[in-house]
Amino acid sequence: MAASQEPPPGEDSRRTHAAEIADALEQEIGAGTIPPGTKLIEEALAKRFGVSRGPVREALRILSRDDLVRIRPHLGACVPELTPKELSDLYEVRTALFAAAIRLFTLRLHNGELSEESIARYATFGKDLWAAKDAPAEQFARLSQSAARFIYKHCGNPVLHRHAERIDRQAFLFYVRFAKQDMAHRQRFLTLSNMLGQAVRMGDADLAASLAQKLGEENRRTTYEQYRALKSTSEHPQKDEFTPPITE
Amino acid sequence: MAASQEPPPGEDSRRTHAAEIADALEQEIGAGTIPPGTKLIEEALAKRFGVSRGPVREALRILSRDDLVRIRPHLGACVPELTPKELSDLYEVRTALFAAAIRLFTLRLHNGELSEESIARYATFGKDLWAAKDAPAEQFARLSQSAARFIYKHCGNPVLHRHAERIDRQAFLFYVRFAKQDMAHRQRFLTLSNMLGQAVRMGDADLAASLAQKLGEENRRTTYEQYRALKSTSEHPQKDEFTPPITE
DNA sequence: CCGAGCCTTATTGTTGACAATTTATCTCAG
DNA sequence: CTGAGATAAATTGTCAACAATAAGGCTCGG
Repeated sequence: MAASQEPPPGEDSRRTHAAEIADALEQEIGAGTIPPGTKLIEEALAKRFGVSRGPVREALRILSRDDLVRIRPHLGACVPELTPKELSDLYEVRTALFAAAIRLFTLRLHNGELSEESIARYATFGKDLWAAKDAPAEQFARLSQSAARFIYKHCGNPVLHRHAERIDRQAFLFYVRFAKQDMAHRQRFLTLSNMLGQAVRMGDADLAASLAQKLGEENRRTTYEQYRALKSTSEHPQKDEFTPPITE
Repeated sequence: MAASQEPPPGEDSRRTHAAEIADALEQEIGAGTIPPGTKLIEEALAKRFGVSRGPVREALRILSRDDLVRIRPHLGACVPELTPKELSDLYEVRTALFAAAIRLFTLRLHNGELSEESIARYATFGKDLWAAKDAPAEQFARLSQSAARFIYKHCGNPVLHRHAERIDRQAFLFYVRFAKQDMAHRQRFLTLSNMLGQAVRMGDADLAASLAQKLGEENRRTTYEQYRALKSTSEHPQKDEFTPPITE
């Protein structure tokens, strides 16, 4: 729902079948309706979406661009199963980009390159997060991601914006399901966020970047551990509540 | 030539027409044979490569994944003309990823997680760079990129590896043409590289990351300034020596 | 001379059929 | 029973034609 309303930065607004299908699949992959490991068969998807294989093919390529599916020549596309290590790796990249974005954002704020409106909007994130500190996990997670995306968007570097959002979309799939359940993590997250906000407002870009690194590392570690725990308990692979709508 | 010998990390080895065409186009875009701003027309490319529009279409999507062409629905693909600002932005991202990779690489080296062979190979880069300090620009540039790619590959984070290489391929197109001509830059580059090597060898990951940031910033600034100068002199757009093989 | 609206043309989006490749199944020697 | 090799099925890669969209040119009224 959020994906189609606010298209990725570089993209054009004109919709094509392939783009619609890509959005639909992204949402299903994100929601877990299409579980990791599922093989995505072009003809099956084509029949499901009522189009030919062409657009489906293209949608799969679009998704592969953001690593939401993995395509191997002649072997087809499948939803990748991330190992805990890979998830951790993903977060390391996210953290690096987030820290870079925070640094730029701080400089811009300090140099008066941001609109009054943006500054006002930014100021609300801190309050919103504290207000939602006991909210359901998903709501809290979405709020924190909104804040991150706001930073990416207003850091003044569209290239960074694009890449960071790509990574974030992937990482968020796990974050919303695992990390935010952990209340101790949430407490640390809020504390670091608060410090980060102060550093940004006082215009110390290096300190802000350093805190952003710490915050990213906190997110990485928690998500990693939760995910790892889940993986090890479901060694005997208890099935999901959904039956995969796509052939396994 | 280099592109097809060492395929990108995530990719499979099996070649398809689309992949071949994508490689060919990437090389031509990199060499400037297809200058920025050129519109890439599917049918023309199809005729040129002796295939149908299908594979060409797919090749263009592959390239668009790495931002080597820009695709807008119903408007087709074109080689993007980077503004100096966009080039600078690109380098900021590159620098962030490079610094992150160096940090990880240093930790791995210090923890003995690298093979003897890798360590030996790494040791040669410093010597090679100094030996090539008066070499032609392109040779020196390729050598420095090899070193960077080696770091990405052996930093122990495949996700970072993939993303960093994507960015690097784009940035390199400009770097090889502009920055390395500048001998003063080359001197600063060598000095910082040397310091970086020492920091890595002594196992100080934070110092190494900090120096990598400085080195990346040096690259960014020089490339940006050279590119900016070129853009402003060719205000009256003197044509390239090549006539574009593709319809303008 | 200028601009709005139609019309032509160039180009991309989509389709269904066919070719190439991989995977699963079956046969049969050992 | 096991495993290698051949065969069949499933799936992806490619093609050529058709439909939909956007760009450029034309007419015509002002």
